[in-house]
Amino acid sequence: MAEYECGRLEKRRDAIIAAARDLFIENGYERTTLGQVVERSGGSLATIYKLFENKDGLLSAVVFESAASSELLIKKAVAGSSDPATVLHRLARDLRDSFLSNDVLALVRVVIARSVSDVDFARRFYEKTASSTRTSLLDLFEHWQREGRTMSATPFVLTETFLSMFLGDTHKEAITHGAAPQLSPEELDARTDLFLRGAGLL
Amino acid sequence: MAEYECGRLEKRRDAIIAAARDLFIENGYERTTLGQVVERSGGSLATIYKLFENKDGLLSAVVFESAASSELLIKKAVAGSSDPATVLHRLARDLRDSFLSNDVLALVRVVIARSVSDVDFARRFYEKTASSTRTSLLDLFEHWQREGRTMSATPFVLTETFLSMFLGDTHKEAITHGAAPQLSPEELDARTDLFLRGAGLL
DNA sequence: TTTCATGTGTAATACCCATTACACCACTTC
DNA sequence: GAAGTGGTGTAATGGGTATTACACATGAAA
Repeated sequence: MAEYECGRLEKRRDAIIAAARDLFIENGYERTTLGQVVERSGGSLATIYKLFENKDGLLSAVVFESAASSELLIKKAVAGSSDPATVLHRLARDLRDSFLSNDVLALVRVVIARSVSDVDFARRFYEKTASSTRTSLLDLFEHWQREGRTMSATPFVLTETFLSMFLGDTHKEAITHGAAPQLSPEELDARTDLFLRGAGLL
Repeated sequence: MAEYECGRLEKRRDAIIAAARDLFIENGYERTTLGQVVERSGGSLATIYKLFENKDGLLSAVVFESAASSELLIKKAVAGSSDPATVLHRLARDLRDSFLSNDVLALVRVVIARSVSDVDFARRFYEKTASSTRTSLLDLFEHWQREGRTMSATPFVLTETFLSMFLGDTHKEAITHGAAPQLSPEELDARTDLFLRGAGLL
């Protein structure tokens, strides 16, 4: 029980990341000062530099420890049923909840802002989140295809179409911060049905 | 030929906005200094403050003079044909070209970055661009409905679905700066067909 | 040509903040 | 309890930049 069961340093690290995360989310990366972070997390500037090297390092830590892929959601949806309609309805609801949560949205804004001057950073974020989701979804459609289900477009096109709808929601929310009308649960279902009909999966 | 046929001041204004626009797009708002703007546009700091009051004012001017709605694209697509399939295929191509142009993307990044600390600013941008596009598209589906075409979802849902696909593309590009795979023209058509089938418009 | 008003360019001002340097404290280990 | 290691807090340092102040230029009017 020696090594990683929390020296104070581990706790500090967590506190710093949490504080930085909140501040980046509230005010953006550029407008957040390390002074503010310390004020909120306790500890001190010296600790930040020891742990993260510099402000950029702190951003990376914050983003990549918070970013999560949605592969798990897909697995869960598949586990529940083998019928495409049921699976995709379930998945649509879960993806919506996941992509539109305030934390994810705020993080996405920070990443996009950063992407202007650090393209690679944003790509890595995309890789960790949407891209792996995309791969899992593609597998799913290919699996159904091998099972002999007919579908009216390639798995690739189906994947892109299905995902783009949710990324579109995210994009809208990222810009409007809730001012634009959202789909109600019934409308979300209607949209999924539209997709299913279009894909020939219904 | 007196008033607005360009005093030097008008020309300066245009030059400043163009320079600022390019710099914001290249480096982001926060990392662009007014010194850089002046260096590129000619004129001087004093002129910027006279014309735009401060750096924020310059950003507003840049964004809102560059932002364009896609209403026109919809009008053009409708003018070409009255058949939904033809209209939407045309529109899909035009929207794709418009939403995915580098300038639009770069501007979107700047706006999203800014939206963290200035929500209202981003909403106004959305209003000027996507929101009015959305309204026009809604009108179009309602028009088809009144003409007696059957469709398998409400005009609202159809609008949201169609648009979300393009906003999703924009979102992906905004993050990846071109690293993720794009739909080929044929795949784009396939996606539109998927939508048409799903909407019952084919 | 002189005078005035309106732009323009340059050179402060004033503040802010990432990063570093240094001196102190707290625990562990002998 | 003395010595040492690792963590902490504070106080520079250094560079940068929005904003302002001021002196110059330039064109129109007198």
